[in-house]
Amino acid sequence: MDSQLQVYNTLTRQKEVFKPINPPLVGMYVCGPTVYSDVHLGNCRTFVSFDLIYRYLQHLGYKVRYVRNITDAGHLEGDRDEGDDKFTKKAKLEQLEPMEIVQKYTLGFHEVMRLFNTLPPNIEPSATGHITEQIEMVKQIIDSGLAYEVNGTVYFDVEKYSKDQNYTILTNRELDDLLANTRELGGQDDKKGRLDFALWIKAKPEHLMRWPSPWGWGFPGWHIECSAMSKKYLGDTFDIHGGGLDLAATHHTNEIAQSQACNHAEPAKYWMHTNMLTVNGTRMSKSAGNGFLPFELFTGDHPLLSRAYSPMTVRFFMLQAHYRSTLDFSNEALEASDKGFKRLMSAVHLLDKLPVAGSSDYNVQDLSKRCYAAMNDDFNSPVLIAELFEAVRVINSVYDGKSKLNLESLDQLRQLMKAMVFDVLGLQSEEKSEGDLTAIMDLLIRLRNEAKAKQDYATSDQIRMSLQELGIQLKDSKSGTTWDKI
RNA sequence: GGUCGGAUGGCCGAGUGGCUAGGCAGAGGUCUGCAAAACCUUUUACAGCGGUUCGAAUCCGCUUCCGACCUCCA
Repeated sequence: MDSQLQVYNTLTRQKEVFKPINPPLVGMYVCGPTVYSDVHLGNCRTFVSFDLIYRYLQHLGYKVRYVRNITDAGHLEGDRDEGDDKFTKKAKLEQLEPMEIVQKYTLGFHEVMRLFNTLPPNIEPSATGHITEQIEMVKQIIDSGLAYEVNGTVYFDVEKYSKDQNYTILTNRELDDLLANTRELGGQDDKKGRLDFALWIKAKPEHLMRWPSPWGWGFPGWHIECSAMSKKYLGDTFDIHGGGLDLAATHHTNEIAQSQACNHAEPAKYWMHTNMLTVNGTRMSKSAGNGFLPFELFTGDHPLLSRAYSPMTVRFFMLQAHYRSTLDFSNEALEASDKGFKRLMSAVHLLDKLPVAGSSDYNVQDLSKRCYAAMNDDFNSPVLIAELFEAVRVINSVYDGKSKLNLESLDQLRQLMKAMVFDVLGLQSEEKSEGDLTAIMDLLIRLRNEAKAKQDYATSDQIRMSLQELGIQLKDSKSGTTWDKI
């Protein structure tokens, strides 16, 4: 591998050579889901993207501590610092305890992540499990003079912070523009500045999820959990902080301010943001009502889908676009990914059946370099996949006897394909256990060949057609007959 | 309204100042008993208008259209 890993840093708006603070250790924090309803496919894309990043960093030999939180407290409905949090509201709707909601959707989230074959993070802290740390952080921010309490609610003083620090460092906007364009907030708001945001929020007596604090009973504000938990598990300054692009302007901007106010240090060296999944060009979101739920995809039970698509097809579909590009979702696009994914996996399976030649007419070393160059260029999975399809063509050619590979090249190719397809892209074969089937298929293929030899095409075609109906496709070639599930 | 980012062939999507990713779909061929699969060949492109340049789809400007953020959101 010649090239160095480059990552796009939202802070500097350019690609930078990746240099961890304490190599080979890498600390990575990714903002996880708010577990008050089912994750939709847009959420999943972010976590699949960071799974790719996590996997590739590990593949390069980095020892990564990957922290992804579960938000189970504190997010408010609407734009006011009052009212129920999402969990309480949802709990009333479903007549459940708030923590029942949390449990239900956390389990659902984990199941979906498992189906997408994402590696679990090393630490998955929850907001409710770190109330003490959040209170401690709020205290320190107050001590630094950058937060103030009004009536049991603590606010961050953005304008005061902006005197010494660049509040809009992530999005590069002018503070004056923000001040001029921030929407007028309604009614009972005690904060001094329009941009000030709540660190701790006073809870009404009937509020179910609330904790004691130096400022009375309340619950943590919108952004403090990530600052507190990333500090606890990764330190004041760590390597990568990631999340969806929609979090940059508000959530991450405020996180940086909180961490700076508390620790007097940049929380993260590299800020990485994944782009949105769109449907017909519009962002997929719950509020827009155009969200796809993973299970709707896996069952095909959705008006825009013609059939079910497997988790690996969807993962492959996501990886065929760069993580910083929007990706437009459609039945047609999924159909294309489904076929491409199957073609790729068929070739991977064929790797073990290739004949060895005395010489090679394909340079695996070059291919390998191009694969790593693609991934080193800010995790460019679509280019990597394009290179892998070149390998697919070579594999099929060799199997057809039209190209040849010697033992060394073949070994290199096997290792490369296995590493890229399974370890880096995180794809997995979806064929169910078929150890039993192999013997039966061998028998059927032999019977068919015997019938063909006798020119009994009625019988041979019947075998082929019947298997087709059972979802098994026979593939004839000069080297014999193989089969695949369709 | 403010800020930012897009516009690539039938669809999804990379990329680059000159050597025109990739997948799917379409066309032709090889193979096959016929197919399928596979392989080979191949048709549709870089929103529009100017400018810079020997050369631009790639850089600059303008226009049109679209999106994201500015409010919880991956």
